Amino acid sequence: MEPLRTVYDPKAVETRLYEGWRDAGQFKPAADAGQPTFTVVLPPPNVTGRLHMGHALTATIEDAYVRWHRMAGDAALWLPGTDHAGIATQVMVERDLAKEGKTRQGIGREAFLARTWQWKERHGGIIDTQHAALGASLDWSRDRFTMDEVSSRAVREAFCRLHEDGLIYRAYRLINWDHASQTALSDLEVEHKEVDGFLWHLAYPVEGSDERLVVATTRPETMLGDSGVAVHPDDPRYQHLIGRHVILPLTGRRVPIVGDAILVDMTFGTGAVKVTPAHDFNDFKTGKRHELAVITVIGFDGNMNANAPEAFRGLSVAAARTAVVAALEAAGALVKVEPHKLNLGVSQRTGVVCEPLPSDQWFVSTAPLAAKALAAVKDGRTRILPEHRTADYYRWMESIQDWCISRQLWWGHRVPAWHCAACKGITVGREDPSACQHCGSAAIAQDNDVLDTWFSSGLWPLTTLGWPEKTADLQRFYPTDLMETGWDILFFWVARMMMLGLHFTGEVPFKTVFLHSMVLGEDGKKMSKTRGNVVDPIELIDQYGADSLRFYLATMAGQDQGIIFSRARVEGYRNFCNKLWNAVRFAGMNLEDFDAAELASWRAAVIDRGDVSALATADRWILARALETAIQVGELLASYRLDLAAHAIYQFVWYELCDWYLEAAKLSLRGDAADPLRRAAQGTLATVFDLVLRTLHPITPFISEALWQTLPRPAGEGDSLMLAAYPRVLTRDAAGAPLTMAGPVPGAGALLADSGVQAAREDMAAIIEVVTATRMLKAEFKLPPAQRVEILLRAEDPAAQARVLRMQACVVHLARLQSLRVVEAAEVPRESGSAVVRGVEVVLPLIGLVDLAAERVRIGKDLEKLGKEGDSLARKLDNAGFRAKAPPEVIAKDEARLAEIRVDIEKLGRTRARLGG
RNA sequence: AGGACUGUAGCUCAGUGGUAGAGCACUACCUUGACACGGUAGGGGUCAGGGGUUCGAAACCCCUCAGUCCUACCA
Repeated sequence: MEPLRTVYDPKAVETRLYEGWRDAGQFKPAADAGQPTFTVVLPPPNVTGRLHMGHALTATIEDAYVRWHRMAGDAALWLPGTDHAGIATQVMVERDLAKEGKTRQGIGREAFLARTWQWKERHGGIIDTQHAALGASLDWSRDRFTMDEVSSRAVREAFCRLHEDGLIYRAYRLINWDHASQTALSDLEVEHKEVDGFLWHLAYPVEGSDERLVVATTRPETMLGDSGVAVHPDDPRYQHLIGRHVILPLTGRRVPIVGDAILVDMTFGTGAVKVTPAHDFNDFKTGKRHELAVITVIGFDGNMNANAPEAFRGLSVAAARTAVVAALEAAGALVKVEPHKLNLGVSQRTGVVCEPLPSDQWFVSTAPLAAKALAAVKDGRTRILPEHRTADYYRWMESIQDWCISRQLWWGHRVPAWHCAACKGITVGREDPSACQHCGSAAIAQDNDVLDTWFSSGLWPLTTLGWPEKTADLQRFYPTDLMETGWDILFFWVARMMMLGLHFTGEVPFKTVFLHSMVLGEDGKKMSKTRGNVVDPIELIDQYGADSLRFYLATMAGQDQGIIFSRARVEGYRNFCNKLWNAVRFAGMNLEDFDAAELASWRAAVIDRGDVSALATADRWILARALETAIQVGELLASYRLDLAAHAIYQFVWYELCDWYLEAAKLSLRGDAADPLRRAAQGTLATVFDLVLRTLHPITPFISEALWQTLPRPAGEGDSLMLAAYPRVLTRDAAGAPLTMAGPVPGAGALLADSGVQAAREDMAAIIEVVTATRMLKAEFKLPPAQRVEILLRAEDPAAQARVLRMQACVVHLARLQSLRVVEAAEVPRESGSAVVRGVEVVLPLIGLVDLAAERVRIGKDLEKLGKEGDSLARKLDNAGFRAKAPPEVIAKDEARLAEIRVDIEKLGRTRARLGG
């Protein structure tokens, strides 16, 4: 076996291991043997996209859970795939065309689509490689693209079924128009941002009188399309005008004054509202109520159209605004201008201001779908985490609007509907029709629109499993188990999958939704190219290794607020990987004469027989702690606290296993091959690292696999850690204490309960405290760490004294002492430093070295600190309320601590007296 | 306008009723036979502020302040 290098080099193992796993088919779920399944569908990234931190977070969390379940014996399936991303991709290709001076309209639909497919072939797939670099154990044999054949069939089937169910309809309505990408958008794709604007007060002359009705508006240019003015029916200022008309300035149009209590708030502005049904959602509804004309003055190109007076035609909305205001002012119709904050609707994709425009579009009637989706969460069939996000989900589902699903794009699933030139009827079909189903005419043409990208992603858990065919996958893996994604697409995606999944199968698409928050730049702001705060996960993998990044992201999985990226922490986890690497390297160096057969016989004798008598104190202690850590990590994973699971294992590996056990084991390992202590330590090392690497694997798959394969393991174990059994609790006793565990220590319960193990844990705690006290004394008196000194221990209590004798060798070794002696009070030299732990006085004799006065002061400080703690405890224990109401175990703990403090105070007091204080 | 979340060490974050924690950064010492991406010993916090509940509050309740975000819109 080649010796491991002293610095862990991720590049040397990651690709090799990933390809090995993949080529051996280890990412595929195990064959169906009736075992439970665990299914996760990866949120499909844009096909031409690059991995960003959000993807990395998603993949880390999902992979951790998939690997955990796979090791736990479930048939785990994690489904990959990519999204055609309608607008995003089309915009990119159009930009590319523009470089050649071409437009999509110029080259035509067919050529444009061909070009987009080419673009997809050229730029697609990069993100798959990047997911692989992260270690994602996705089943690539089931890869899917939202516009491949299977997906397209699913989309078409879904559209037709919804249409047959009366849940898809076509209507002439006001929609949000993005003039940059020339398409309608759903409400969700419009973001609102607050900007400083103005409130213009415009005077409209009332027909047949000298009166002028003053309206207030933030969009004066739309007055060209006004078809009414609304006032509140109870408003005494205007009541008499209802039913009369105003003459619009600039256009001269005669429009009615209507009374409308819904639109008008008497206290806002002037109390009179101009009504422009074609360009405002509320006005559109008001227009319907009063049968007002819909006069479109803004065209799909974002400019004023032919319905506007000639002077304004062709102007952009902004230019038209300036021109209209100037014209009104010239006409004496501008009464007042005041500053006003308003919210602008902006396209999520292109960033341009969206115009509400009336047009013919396809809609999904959402109310019946939402009712089922709402019920499924209310009755717990699907659980949303963090819990408080459930309220957002409820609120959105309860106030849901119909979903505009048609887009005037070319890249996407074309609406499977045909318009008849003869009878104007619409034919919707699973197969392309050759004639109108209403009149039989052959003069039919397919609808030009494509479907919202989210329509196909909304079907994703179904599509990836082969729906609408009744595939074996669908039957075995649906409903899926976990949907992990960013909370920013709760409505866009999760809600739609819930609605469509329930509608088409009657079952929820997933049982648990786990929502994570956004990864922000190191400056705490949203990552953006313009801000220059973008962190590229691939660069981090290059620099620190995939496991370091994964470990970091795992510890952030619980963050609800926003994850402020910290490179220093990634680096910290890189250091952790290195620590682990070297710890196993150390173990390996000491296991050269301890092969699989030796390990098997050791386990048979120690683990299987449950006989720990041959094990040293430290061996027993670390075995117990490793088991406890594995159990704890399993529980934390089950409760979706991946962050705490990662933390727990980090702490154990570094501060218990490396800091104490490996140091202590060196004492046992000094012996020769025949030495039973050496053998005990070897068996312990092999077993504990086996446990640790299994526990760690879901979070850090590469390094754990690489190291595990270097350790001896009994015959019969597989060759890959990723398929090894996770050390999880299999059975528990009546009180809930673990009995048996999967993995290398089946009888974990008996081992943990063993009295010899319990005693060893007490001893180890004492060893740690005594060693720490002696190190502190050495540092305090500025002795070089290498200087071997004699330490004296004084303990009156026979039990304590016996323990000191038991741990003598270990303490000498760990504290680098020359010797350790148990002495009587009289033997303690006057000139010495001392500390008290657990009723044992630790004395460092310092003849000629110690400044008695200074040492008195130091001990005085210790006494003061102990005194304070003792006083506060004593007060608490004297409090009748505390005695009466606190739980007995808390009282007992405090009493024990107080007794300990009193012994320590007494000892320190005598020490100080000895020093002449 | 409603609503959610957050405020703990210089920075990034744990800690949900029982004496304030980790990583990084900082100070001093150490090339100790796995690891300097390391070791040992340290310094550093009125747990945003105020009130309340409780024997006991960083944690539970109320208010204030600050930050982040979501939803809906007043023309």
